Amino acid sequence: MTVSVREVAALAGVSLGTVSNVLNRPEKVAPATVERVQNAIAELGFVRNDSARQLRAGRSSTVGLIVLDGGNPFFTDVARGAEDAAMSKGLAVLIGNSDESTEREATYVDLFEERRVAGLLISPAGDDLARLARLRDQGTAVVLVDRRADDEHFASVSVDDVAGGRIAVSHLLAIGRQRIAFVGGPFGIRQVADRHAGALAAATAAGASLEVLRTTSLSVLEGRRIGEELQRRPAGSRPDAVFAANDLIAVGLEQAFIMRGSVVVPDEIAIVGYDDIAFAEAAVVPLTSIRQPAQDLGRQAIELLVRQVEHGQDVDLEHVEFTPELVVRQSTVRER
Amino acid sequence: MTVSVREVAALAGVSLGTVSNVLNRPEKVAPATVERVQNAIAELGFVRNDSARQLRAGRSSTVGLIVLDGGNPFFTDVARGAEDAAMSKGLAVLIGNSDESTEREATYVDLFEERRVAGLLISPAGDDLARLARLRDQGTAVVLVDRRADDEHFASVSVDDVAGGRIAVSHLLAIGRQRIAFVGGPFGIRQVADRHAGALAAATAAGASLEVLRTTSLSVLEGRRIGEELQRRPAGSRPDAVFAANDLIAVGLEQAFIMRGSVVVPDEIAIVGYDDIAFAEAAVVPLTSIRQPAQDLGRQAIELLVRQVEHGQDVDLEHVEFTPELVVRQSTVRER
DNA sequence: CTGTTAGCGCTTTCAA
DNA sequence: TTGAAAGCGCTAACAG
Repeated sequence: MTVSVREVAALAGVSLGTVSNVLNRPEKVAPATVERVQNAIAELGFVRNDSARQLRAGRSSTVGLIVLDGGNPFFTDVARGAEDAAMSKGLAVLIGNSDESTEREATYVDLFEERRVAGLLISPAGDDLARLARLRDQGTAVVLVDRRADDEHFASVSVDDVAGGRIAVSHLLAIGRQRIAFVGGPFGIRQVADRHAGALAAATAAGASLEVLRTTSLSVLEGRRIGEELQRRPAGSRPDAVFAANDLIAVGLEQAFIMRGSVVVPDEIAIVGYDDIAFAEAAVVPLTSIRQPAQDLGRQAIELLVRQVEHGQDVDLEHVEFTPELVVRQSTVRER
Repeated sequence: MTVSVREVAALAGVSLGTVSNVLNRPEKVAPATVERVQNAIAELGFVRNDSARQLRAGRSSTVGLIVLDGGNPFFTDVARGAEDAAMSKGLAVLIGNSDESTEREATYVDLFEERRVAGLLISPAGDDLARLARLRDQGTAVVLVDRRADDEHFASVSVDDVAGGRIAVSHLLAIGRQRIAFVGGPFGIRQVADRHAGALAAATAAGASLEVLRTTSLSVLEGRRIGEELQRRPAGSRPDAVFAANDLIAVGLEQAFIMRGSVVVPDEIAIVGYDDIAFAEAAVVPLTSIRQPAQDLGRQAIELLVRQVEHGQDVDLEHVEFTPELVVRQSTVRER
């Protein structure tokens, strides 16, 4: 049922070493032989067994990518960038979705490690990078995605989230808001903590308040939950602006404010999101957001990964950091 | 650098057969031995090499999933359902994104075939299923996802797209629209053709017209392009309703109508989308849509896949068909 | 309950 | 330029 090189060799009348050569180094084989072998391959419907290949060759041509939320368009864009860059380098990308859970993340790390991937791209769910450090020490290339590496253990591709938080709140201050709320969580996720830190710095410097409303995940549902809570509060004690840790939460807030309640955006509460996903522009009230170059993140991550794989343990671990950018829409400024 | 069972066996003072047993059939090994071996595994940081395992065992515990559009929330939901169901069965899911391209699809099919996946879940980009039939004949389980299998070659999990198209247009007729446009493409994608067929049947039966505006892909950008085209037409020659082949296109249409132009939704043009993605509810004008049970689709697909794997070639190929459901929002009915 | 042994399918020297 | 042979790390009989 399953055809092996041996049978191909038999049909082509050559040895199996030759078959392997036409598969991997066709230039080393006489053209006539190559053709004969390829005919045999086609006739038999031979498909090379990657497990055997990888076992013998010792190297793999797949890389793993673990994202925090497979349903978030930001991460599907990152994945898309990585996929394209990888494909052009002959690599395949296996995608794992940790769903912000360190256990799920661990499951995927194990899976990829057992598969002996050439490298791992990861947006870690927590702060414990010991597991990854071990991986890296054992020779597997690791690149942190959307997260700057503090130490020198990892290469990383990130966007300056502290700056992003600052930009968001500065914009809210600039349009005259003073009672600002930060909606997001869990704070174990670095992106959340950093965006909050930037927001707090900007608010404090301007003498504005920054209330924190914690969510258990960065999802539309959690945004809606906080939004409903907020619109039940008496109008006077509500914030006049919200900085959401990502667009999903911002969309949830809008759903609660506009569809279930009666909070006017941006008049009563202005909203800034984060990521600038494609749907931000199409939201009930088009969403002001902090744009990140998602696809570039994925592409760059593959670049660093490949460089590590090529140079082995002693590469200079690089840190690429992009700068986020404010995109103003009607959720903060009416009819621009 | 890389630790093998042999070294674990040496450290634990047992033979490597025993190590394999504690790894795969711990109940067959004396508890004391199990513990000794596990200590050795932990101490050495041994990670089992899946290539070797798979090569020897002949079976794989991963399945491939090829989706038409990795960026479409509908498919990320399908993937999520498949992932969850698979994980609970000890399977891992590799995801490939064909991006509606038959070439990209072929690349992934090859990749998965070389990896000897236990099975393949696929939303085919075209109508040529010969490649898949061969796979299936060679013993790889194949389940068509979001596409009913015509013949008896494949198991399939689908939603009745013809019915969906009928429901969408019937709704538009019921609210008094007569000049309806179908926006979607390419028609090589079965879902598009079926939704159109259902729409046409409903329109024809009611004596309404159904103009077809073709797109090159099912994306927000293509929807926006058609929307701009439409709003440039004199008001009198515009359709009074649009049925979009999916929500992405519908969102694009709204962007063009509302943000760039001056077409009032739903008064001048009513819009029905398809999939009922999470963002449909949060769109500028909340979108009426045809809901499909995306996660269930993924889950069921894994069920059928597993059944095929367990029973081999001679299973009854099952066809699970869900029925879509209309969700009415403001893009067709103002302030319900 | 534990150890020995024979490959899984492929790549890669090394000779011819 | 081609062929023969030696494993990669693991599992699964089969003996002991």
